[in-house]
Amino acid sequence: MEKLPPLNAIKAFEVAARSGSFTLAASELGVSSAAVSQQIRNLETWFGKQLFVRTGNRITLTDAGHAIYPQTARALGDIAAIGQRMLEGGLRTRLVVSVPFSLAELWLAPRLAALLEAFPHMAIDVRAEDDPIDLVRQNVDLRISYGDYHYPALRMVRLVHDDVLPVCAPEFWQRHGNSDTGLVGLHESLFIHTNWGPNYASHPSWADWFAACGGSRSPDPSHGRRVGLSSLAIASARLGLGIALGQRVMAQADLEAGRLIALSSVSVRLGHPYCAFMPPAKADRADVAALVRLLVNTAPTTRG
Amino acid sequence: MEKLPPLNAIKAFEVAARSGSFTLAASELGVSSAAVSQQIRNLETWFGKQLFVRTGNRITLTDAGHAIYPQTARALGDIAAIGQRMLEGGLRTRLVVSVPFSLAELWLAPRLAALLEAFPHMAIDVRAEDDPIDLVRQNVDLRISYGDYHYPALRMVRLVHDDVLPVCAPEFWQRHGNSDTGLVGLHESLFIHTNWGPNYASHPSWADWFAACGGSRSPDPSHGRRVGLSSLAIASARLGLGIALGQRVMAQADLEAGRLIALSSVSVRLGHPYCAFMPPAKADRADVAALVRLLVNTAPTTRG
DNA sequence: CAGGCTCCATAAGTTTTTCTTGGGCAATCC
DNA sequence: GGATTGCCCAAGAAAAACTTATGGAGCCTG
Repeated sequence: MEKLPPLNAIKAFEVAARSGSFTLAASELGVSSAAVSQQIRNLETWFGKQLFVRTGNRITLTDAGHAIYPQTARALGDIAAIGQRMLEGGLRTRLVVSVPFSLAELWLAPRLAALLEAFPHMAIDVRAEDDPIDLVRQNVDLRISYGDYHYPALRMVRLVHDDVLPVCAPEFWQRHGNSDTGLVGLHESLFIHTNWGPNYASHPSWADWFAACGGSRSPDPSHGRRVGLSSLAIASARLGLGIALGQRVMAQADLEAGRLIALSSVSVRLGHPYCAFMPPAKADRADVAALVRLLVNTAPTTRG
Repeated sequence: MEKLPPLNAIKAFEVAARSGSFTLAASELGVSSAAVSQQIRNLETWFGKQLFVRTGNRITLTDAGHAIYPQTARALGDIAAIGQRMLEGGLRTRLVVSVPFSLAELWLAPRLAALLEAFPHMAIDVRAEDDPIDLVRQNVDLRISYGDYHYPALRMVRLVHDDVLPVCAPEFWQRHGNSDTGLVGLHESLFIHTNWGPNYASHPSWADWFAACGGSRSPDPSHGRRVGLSSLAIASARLGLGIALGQRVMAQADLEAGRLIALSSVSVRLGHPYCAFMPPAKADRADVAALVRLLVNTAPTTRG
C-alpha cells in the first residue's frame, strides 16, 4: 500500500470541509479551533496544495479540496461503520464447513438442510475439497475428513466408520437376479467397480466382499463399469446400470426410499472412519457444536 | 459521523492482517514490532473484541478480524489513493464504476478487461455496492443499477433486461437428471433457490419458472439450498450442488464453456432491466461513453 | 466611521500518544 | 536440549496533538 497521509489530519479535514468552519469542526471533534487549524496546515504541507482559501475570518474549499472531499468522507465513513459494527457486536459468525467431494451431495446436503431448519438464520458456507486442507488459513470451522490422521493438532470427533454393501435398483434385480445363485452367478458386466485412484486409500473391492462371504470370486473390473467416486457408484446403481458396492452413508436415503435394495447383509468396512476436525478455539461455538451433534446423531447404524 | 476508532491503530491492523506477522508489519511501517503489538492491543480494547489469536510466537486472525479486514483495507486504500493523487498533482480523471455485488465478478470484470485492452492507460475504480448510492457524494461516474427508477435526475442508458433459466453442471444432470421426467421429477433438495432478501424486488422463483412452462410444481425453498446472491447460485450450480435458476448475463460464459448446461429453453424475465446511470455533467466524457458503448454492445441476446 | 464580535493564524508551552529498549515467554526446528 | 524466532510487558524517550494567549481580518450595528 502507498504511504498514507497523516490520518488525524484527514479526519480534521473531513469535518472542516463538511461544516465549512474550523470552529464548528473543533466543537465536533472536541478540541480547540487552533488544533484544527494546525492539522489542516499539516495536511496542506503534506499534500503541497491548499485545501481551503482563508478570507479574513472565513474559509472556503479550494478546487483540490472539493475534489478529494467525497472520497475522503466515504473512506472515513466506512471506517466508522466498521467501528460501529464491532461495538454493537453485530458480526454474525458464518459457519464454514469443508467436506470431501463425494460426501457433499448425498450425505452433507440433507444434514445441512436439517440444521438450517432448526436454525433458520444460521449462515453456512460449504466448501467441497479433498484432504489435506489448511483449516486455519481458509478459515474453516469444521472439516469432515476420511481418516483420523490428517489434522493431529485439531479437535477431533469420530463420526462414522462406514462400510460397503451390494446395492442395486429393485427392477434391475428382478430382471438380472437369481435367488438360487445370488451374486455369485452374475455376469461380470453387471458389476460396478469403484476406484478412488492411486492417491487415496483403496476402496473395498468386489473380491474383498466375496472373501468376506467366504467365497473366492473376483470380478474383473475391465469387464464391468468403473467409476472414480463413491457417490457416482451409488447413482449408477440407482439408474439400473449395475450392482455397486455402495457406501452405507451415501446409500441410506436411497435404501430407505426404495430406490435401491441391499442384496446382502454382509458388508466390508472401509479402511478408515470419517471424522470431524475443528480448530480448538472454535470447537465450543454453538453453531459448530450443533452441527457436530447432528452429524453424530444421524450417523447410520453399522453392523460389526 | 459516528465516532471513529483510533486511526493509527487501524493502520497497524491492516498491515498486520495482510502480512500475518507483527514483525513484518513493523518493518513495513518503519516502527518496532512492540509498537505494532501495542496498537493492535489498543484497537482490541477499543472494539472489545480480539482481532488476532496469539499462539506462542505466531498470530492468526480471528473471525472478527477476518470480517473487518476487507473493508478496512479498502478504506485505507482509498485514502492512500487520495494522497497519491494530490502528491502527483495529477487530477487525472479516474473512471469510477459502481455495480451491484452480484454483477461484479461474472459480468463486469470481463468487460473491463476488454475496455482496458482498447484503452491501456485508462484508470478505473470499481466499487461493489447495492442500490441506492449517492453518485455525487461518492464521485461515481457510472452506476449500474437493477431497475430504472433509483436515480431519476441522472442520465440513463438501458443495458439489458435479463432473464433466468435452469442451469446445472453437466455431470450433475447425468447423475440426477431424467430425460423422461425432466425437472418435474427432481427431488426438492436438488433445487437451488435464490432469495434477494426482504429489501429487494423478488428474484423469479422456481414456482414462477414452472408456471411459465405451464406446470404447477412449486419446490419448497426450505428443502433446497438457499443462497442470497445470484452469482452464488451460479457458482453452486457449477460446483454440482444443485440446479439453479441462473441469470443469463452471469451464466453465459459458463454455458459457452460447457461448465454449465441449460436444461430448458424456457426462461423467466426479471422484474426490471439493468440500466447504467451517469451524472449529466459526466455522461459525455470519452471514457464513460466508451464503457457504456461496450456494455450495450456486449449485452446478451435474450429470448422474448 | 468606530467599536464590538467572530473566527482563523501563530508562538510557546503542556499533555497525550506513539515509539523504543531490554528482558521474559512460547513455539518451532535441528 | 539448545538455538532461533516472534509476540508481550514495563518503563522511559520522542513525537504528535493539543491548549492558551495574542494578533489580524471581515462583518455588523449604533
